[in-house]
Amino acid sequence: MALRKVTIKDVAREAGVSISTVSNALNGVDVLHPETKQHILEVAERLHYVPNLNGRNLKAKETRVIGLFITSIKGPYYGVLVDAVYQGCKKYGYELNIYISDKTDNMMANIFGRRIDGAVILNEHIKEKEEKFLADNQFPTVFIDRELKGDTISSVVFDSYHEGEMVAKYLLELGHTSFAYVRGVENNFDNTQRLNGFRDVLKRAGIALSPDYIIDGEYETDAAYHSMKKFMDEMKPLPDAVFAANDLSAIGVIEALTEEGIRVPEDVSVVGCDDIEIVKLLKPSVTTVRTSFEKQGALSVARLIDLIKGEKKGTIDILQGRVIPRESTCVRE
Amino acid sequence: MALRKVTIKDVAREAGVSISTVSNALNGVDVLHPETKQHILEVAERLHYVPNLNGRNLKAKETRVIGLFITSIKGPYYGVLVDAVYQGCKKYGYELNIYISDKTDNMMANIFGRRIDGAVILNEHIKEKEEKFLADNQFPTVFIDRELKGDTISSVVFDSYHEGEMVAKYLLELGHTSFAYVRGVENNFDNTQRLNGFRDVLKRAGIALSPDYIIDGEYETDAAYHSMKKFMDEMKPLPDAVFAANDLSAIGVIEALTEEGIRVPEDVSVVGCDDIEIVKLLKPSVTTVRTSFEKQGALSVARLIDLIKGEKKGTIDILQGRVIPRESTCVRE
DNA sequence: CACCCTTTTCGAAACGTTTTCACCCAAAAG
DNA sequence: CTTTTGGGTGAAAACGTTTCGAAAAGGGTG
Repeated sequence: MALRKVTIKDVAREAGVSISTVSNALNGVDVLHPETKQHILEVAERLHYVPNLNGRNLKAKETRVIGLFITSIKGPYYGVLVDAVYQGCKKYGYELNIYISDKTDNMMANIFGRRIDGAVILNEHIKEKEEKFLADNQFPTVFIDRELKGDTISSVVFDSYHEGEMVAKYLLELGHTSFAYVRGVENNFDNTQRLNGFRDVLKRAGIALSPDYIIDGEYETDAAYHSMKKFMDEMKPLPDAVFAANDLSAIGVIEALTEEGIRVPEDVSVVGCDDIEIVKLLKPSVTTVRTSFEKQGALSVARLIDLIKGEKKGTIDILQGRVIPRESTCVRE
Repeated sequence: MALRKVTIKDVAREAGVSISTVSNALNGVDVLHPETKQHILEVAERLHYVPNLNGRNLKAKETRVIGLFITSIKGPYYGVLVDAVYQGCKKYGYELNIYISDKTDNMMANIFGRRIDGAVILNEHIKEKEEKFLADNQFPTVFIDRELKGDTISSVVFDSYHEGEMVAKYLLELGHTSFAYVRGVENNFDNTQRLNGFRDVLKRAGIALSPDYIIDGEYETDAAYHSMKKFMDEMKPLPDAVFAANDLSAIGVIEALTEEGIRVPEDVSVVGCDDIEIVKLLKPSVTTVRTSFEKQGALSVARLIDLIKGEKKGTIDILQGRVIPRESTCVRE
């Protein structure tokens, strides 16, 4: 449908100069007669010339574009993460292109086909051979959901294992003795680590976390709500504390419990994770682990720029969270 | 830093055929000897060939890529909107590239420089001359924050004016007699419309909405909170109902009121707008206007595809919301 | 006026594709 | 045995840039 676009040729013809002169004028190569330059800029403006980036990038060795590859953007975390990445790009003078992709193959097509300068990746489906491919091609990459390091690969992750530990310790100190864990998406690195940390501390305290008390939450309110309901239907003895893999599922858990007349925190304490905006506003407000998606996003870009400049090798940054006590937990006598 | 990439030439050399044959093999032009094709595909796979999209798009008349241009992605709305757009693209076989841009000039550069097939735009800073440029170039565009129509331009907007009307009527029916409006970003189309609808109904009921009772909320919780606090500091008589331009600011308003010992809804009713996920979970849960960002996103893509195919002229879709009564409003005697 | 710099401009190649058309060759048809 | 057909392949142009080296145009100097 679209009309034929104005190209550099049109500008050249209209201005009565050669293509290369126009190019020089537009790219600020200061070798032109000021008057010529001025004239060309005016013509370009008048014709509404917009350079074709495909043509440009075909030649260029760098595009000054960073790609953010993410499986989904729904949910309260991604907004602040993406925004932080965006702000970072702006700060360093890069453009940001965001690609949602649940399939990894068109992710690779975009990464290698678009000649972007680097990528920030949050995609749990990535396969090992794809990780290897990124490394082999020396492609500047920052992972934010797995620990990986190489010449051109960095990671910026949360210390999920330690988060699990902290929550376990916190709940033990409050006097709790029986526990359940509401897990997120399976195979998810953070989820697994968090569970491990949680379980290990309990084990050291002589408390086993039975598989029956690991409930599916899928990182979502509804899923957690239903799993919790089902759990209660089965008439298992309630734990006196529940740790949910993220705040959304903690909310679902609290809903389910409350609906069945179980009081939070008097009967069951509930802890979430992430400290999303809203949990402090709920009644009861939710005890959670504060992690900073903002920091993660900002640091990711910084690390990526390091890799792109090629001055530094890859690094792994591990961001620490901390427990924020609120009303959904209390002391057990 | 990155190594030299494998190009179609490398594949051709390695497979012992010409470039065009490789291209045909990869693009499924069925004119090749099956064995040759098979062999080429194997070689391409072995070399990890990934086509350079810049080269490809330089030639192609269509890219099967849709661009989503948005000023920010923070906040609870954008996730579901973007996700709906993404799902729509997937359904129709298009790829989605997302560009955050608060400046409109690099927005235009991306739209016209990348040879995308169409754009969905949510950007309050767009200037008239840019709208005109899009129209003049017959570029398939869907706006989701302004009403605009042309041969290649459609809009999918909410009926904000009517939303304002509905809320006013709803509050009047409950017996309220004095009102305040917490506005969003100024110059924002939806915000203005919503206020107009609200004010017009009040006026018809013989109630004037004084400028003193239009409070700044900027669509954000904190901003609304502080403005509300300031409002109360000034010791003006409280209205008995507040309509906030979105849920986030309604939350801020409720916080501020509650903190000063004003009961919601017994002393002051509060209505929000958008029905974001969380407001039904708060205490009190928030009466609001339900709009569907999901529907808006999905419809936008559908309309854009129509424009891209060139079969239909532009259209304007106006999506209706409805009031969802909850605990933050009650009857006044 | 011939010469040499300096400043300004331009031609042409290159980037990696797709696509059109011509070519080649073997098999079928005459 | 020549001609036609058509399947399979390749050469070359085109897409819109940037960039390099060469050419042209001035401007002094000797």
